[in-house]
Amino acid sequence: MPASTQEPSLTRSVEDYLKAIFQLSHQGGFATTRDIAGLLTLAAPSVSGMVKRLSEMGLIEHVPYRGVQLTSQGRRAALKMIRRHRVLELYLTRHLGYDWDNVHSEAERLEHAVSDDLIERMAAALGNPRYDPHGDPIPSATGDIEETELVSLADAAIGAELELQQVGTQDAARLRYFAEQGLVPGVRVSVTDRQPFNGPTTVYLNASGTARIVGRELGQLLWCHLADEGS
Amino acid sequence: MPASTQEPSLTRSVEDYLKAIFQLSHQGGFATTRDIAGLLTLAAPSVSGMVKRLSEMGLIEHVPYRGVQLTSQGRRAALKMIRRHRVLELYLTRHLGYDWDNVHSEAERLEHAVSDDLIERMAAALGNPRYDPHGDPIPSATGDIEETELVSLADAAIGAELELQQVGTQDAARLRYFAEQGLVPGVRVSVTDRQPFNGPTTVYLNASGTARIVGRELGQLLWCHLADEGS
DNA sequence: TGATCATATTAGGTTAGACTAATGTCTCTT
DNA sequence: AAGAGACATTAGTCTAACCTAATATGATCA
Repeated sequence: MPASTQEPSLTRSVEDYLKAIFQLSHQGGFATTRDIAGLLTLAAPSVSGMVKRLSEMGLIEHVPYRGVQLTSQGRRAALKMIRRHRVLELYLTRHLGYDWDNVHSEAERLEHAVSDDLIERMAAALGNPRYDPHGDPIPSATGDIEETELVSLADAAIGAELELQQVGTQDAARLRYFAEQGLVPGVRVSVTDRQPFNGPTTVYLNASGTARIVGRELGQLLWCHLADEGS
Repeated sequence: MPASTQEPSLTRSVEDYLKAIFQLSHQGGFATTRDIAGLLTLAAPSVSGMVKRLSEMGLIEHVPYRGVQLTSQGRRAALKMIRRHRVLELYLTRHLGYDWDNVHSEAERLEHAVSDDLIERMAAALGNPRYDPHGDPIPSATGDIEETELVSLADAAIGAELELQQVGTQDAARLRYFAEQGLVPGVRVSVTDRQPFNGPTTVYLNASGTARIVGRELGQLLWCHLADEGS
């Protein structure tokens, strides 16, 4: 008989593992036991145990001693969780006064409890947005996600005109600092200079006409695409 | 040393048990094992086991073979869950287009996942409301709940002028029927007649000037208070 | 009063998901 | 090619919650 089309309602833990594996195997590689354990702050043997269950459930492919990858079923489930998370983050910031630096943990708990129906209502109330408050793309309800070619500010060419697209951290202190500096998704910058030996990058904020000096560590969190011509 | 003021974060199950016990022991009586099991659709021995844990945690008082009652700590936790549930129900109906007959199960899942902060933000966005969509009073953030003297429509005196206050069911079909009939919280009615031998009650809807005949079973779900003079 | 029956509790088992300690495997360097 | 060190897995334990089957309690009625 064919596989049931009815999704069997996964546990919270399973949902968290799938999301973690999605993030870690993003570039087509394997997610290792150690990295999953690190991301979820679990002991490695707990992960080995769950990996066995997930692969019996057909959600992941496990190559012993090498790592795991999501199956298409697992990927679908992971993208669903990511959609939920990002829609929630945007809804909480737009409609309930959350800031981009404190919205993560609330969404992290709610994403396991909301229904698909509620998420679609929130998405509709937001006008079916494509990006969350950190600039990350929101997967569609059908599980498609935008793949973009991004450069980190720390590696962008001198002279480039960039638009800041994603901020690659959930750390509240760093997010607050970025916000203070005006480094938020959507902002246009010009790369004017970079000091040698992995030194800081200097950028010019096109809107305010002010400069910012961004160290390498933070610059690697700021993902940009080449700015369009015009405004 | 004094008891910690830090609430130790209860599990979902514990939260559900406390809510159930609150409902069942509302009038100061004991909640029995059997009734708790019925309400949560669990086997009786599961309840016995949890009762032991809850009373070790100091959340309930257990009299063997008689039943349980909430301690003040347990009552506080139960009221917190009821506040969450009712604020969520109202928020979902007012801001996300839910109807009063489908909002219950969504709130039932979310109430375990939201933070206090989020509930207070929702309550503020609603203007710190006192009643949920079914007319049930919303406990305050400090754990006080309004106690009102209510009569069911099925038992109200002939000739009484009433305001419908609470609808005592979560059953979607009954709720839809009530809504169709215009029998929703806030509505003013006059009791014009009741047929003998537990027969139906006839009421007059003051606003629309139409009559409704309400059978005993449904009438017992419609809780009213005496209407004020004036409009 | 005592038998009966509803209800409560205890006994013992299951599952998911975590843990530590012990053991296997792979890779990298010498 | 061998051994060290990093990483993964297996073995065995624990806890929260559930379950069924067996037993105890207490209320009711002949």
